Amino acid sequence: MTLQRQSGVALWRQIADEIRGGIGNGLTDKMGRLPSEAELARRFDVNRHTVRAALAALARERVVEARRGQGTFALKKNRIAYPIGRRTRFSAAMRDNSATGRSEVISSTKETADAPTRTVLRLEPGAIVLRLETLSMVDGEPFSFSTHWFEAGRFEALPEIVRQTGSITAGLKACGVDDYLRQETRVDARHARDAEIERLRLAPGAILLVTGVVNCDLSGVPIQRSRSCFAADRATLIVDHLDSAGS
Amino acid sequence: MTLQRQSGVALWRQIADEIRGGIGNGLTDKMGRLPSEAELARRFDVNRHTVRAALAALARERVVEARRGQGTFALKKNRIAYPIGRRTRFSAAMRDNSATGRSEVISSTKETADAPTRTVLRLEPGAIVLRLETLSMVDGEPFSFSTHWFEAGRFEALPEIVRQTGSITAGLKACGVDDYLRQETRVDARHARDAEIERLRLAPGAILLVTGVVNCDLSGVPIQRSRSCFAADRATLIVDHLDSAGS
DNA sequence: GAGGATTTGTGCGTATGTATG
DNA sequence: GCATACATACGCACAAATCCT
Repeated sequence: MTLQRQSGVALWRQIADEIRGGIGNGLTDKMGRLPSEAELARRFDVNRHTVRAALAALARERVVEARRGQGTFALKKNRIAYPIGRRTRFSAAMRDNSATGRSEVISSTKETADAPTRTVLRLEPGAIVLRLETLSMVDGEPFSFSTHWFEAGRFEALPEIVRQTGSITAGLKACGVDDYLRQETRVDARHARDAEIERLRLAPGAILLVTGVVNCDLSGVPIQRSRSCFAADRATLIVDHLDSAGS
Repeated sequence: MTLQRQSGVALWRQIADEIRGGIGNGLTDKMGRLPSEAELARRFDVNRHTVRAALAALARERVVEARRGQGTFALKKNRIAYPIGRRTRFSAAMRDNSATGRSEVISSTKETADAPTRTVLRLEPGAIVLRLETLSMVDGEPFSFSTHWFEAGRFEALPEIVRQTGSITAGLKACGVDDYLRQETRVDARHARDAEIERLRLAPGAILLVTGVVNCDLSGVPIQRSRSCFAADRATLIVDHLDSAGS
């Protein structure tokens, strides 16, 4: 492992990323204890202060905890497996992780549809859409932040239902959509921006998995566009191709 | 856009990443010209020196080119749409991007299967597997780096065929696998490590999309495990659920 | 319990990198 | 290009908590 100096990324951050990735992957012992600061400094070929800066950053993220005289220990975190399939429903997916899957409504507004939304939902220029922002929690921590777009006229009653039930599926049903299928999912990754760091309570420099989803009713008409952000170190997206085919 | 100070990532690098992502996404004009250094400095709320450091880094990466008295211009690069489905074939996917889809064999070794590989391929402890590392190029640039694992006995002839044809599908066919389906795809994101930065010619601190794939023959027996790394700023993964179901 | 080894926590001085004007 | 302020990284020393013999 050779680190990049003068790359614009501080050594302590590179080391923190390396350690974060190494946890649960052979770096820690059975007790979850990391190698000592001196040992890590030797391995990365840096000063112990630099290792300490990396560990301090990880401690701020609640990834590790230092105990004087004993060592530094990884705090076990459950990595959430988030399935992506034709029939993915957020609530059900979270139950599989023995977590509650409830979406809190952050905001609900109306706006004129932008170009990508118009394309996806097949709307005319100037069309009004309903924009719903939701936050989901797992284990009392923010897990995903989503923005959803719906044609405004048809889904007037949706926000209130989602607010009450915490479920978009329920909201759609109240507006006459008994069932729907996912048409397409796009996956990107990038650094989290300011607003996302705040909402998802992330560390600066955190990586996001960003999914873009199009849902259609059973006759193939697009009814919903969504974009969701997941903290990459908390979630693994899983595409089950057999499940997709099985319905 | 607010930048993160004291995050361990220098402002010039954050700005460089932001500009790289903005190219082909509204930042440049029709001629590929970026906003002036002064304008960028105003937008990011930094000193012009800092913007110049970011542009200098992008020029070293051959992403932009500065022309004295004219401005700074993006050197055109296409973002690759990479489909994920039950029947995804790398070569075909690359043709859809009007690029050649050829996998160069980096190495081919035999090793005892580690735990995840044993689980996926349903092997006994101590089983020997074939490990194949490949690199794919698009527009003369590295696009993805993959590691593939196969049961050793059955796929003895595979590496040589892949070396000649550049296609794993062809290699499998030569070993008696006429057709196969993707069972599962896992998607993660993380910072690129040293070796990956070198192989994919990335900038330090670059983000990777990492996919884990299990392929099965038509009777559902797992035959291949693969892990592929894509530069997140060059690729978008696209799950087409209808395609998945359609075969 | 005593003493030594190990491990984290703290302080200070110095050189270089980063960002500003 | 120059001057200034702060962040990063290093090296050395020592204190405090814990573990083992």
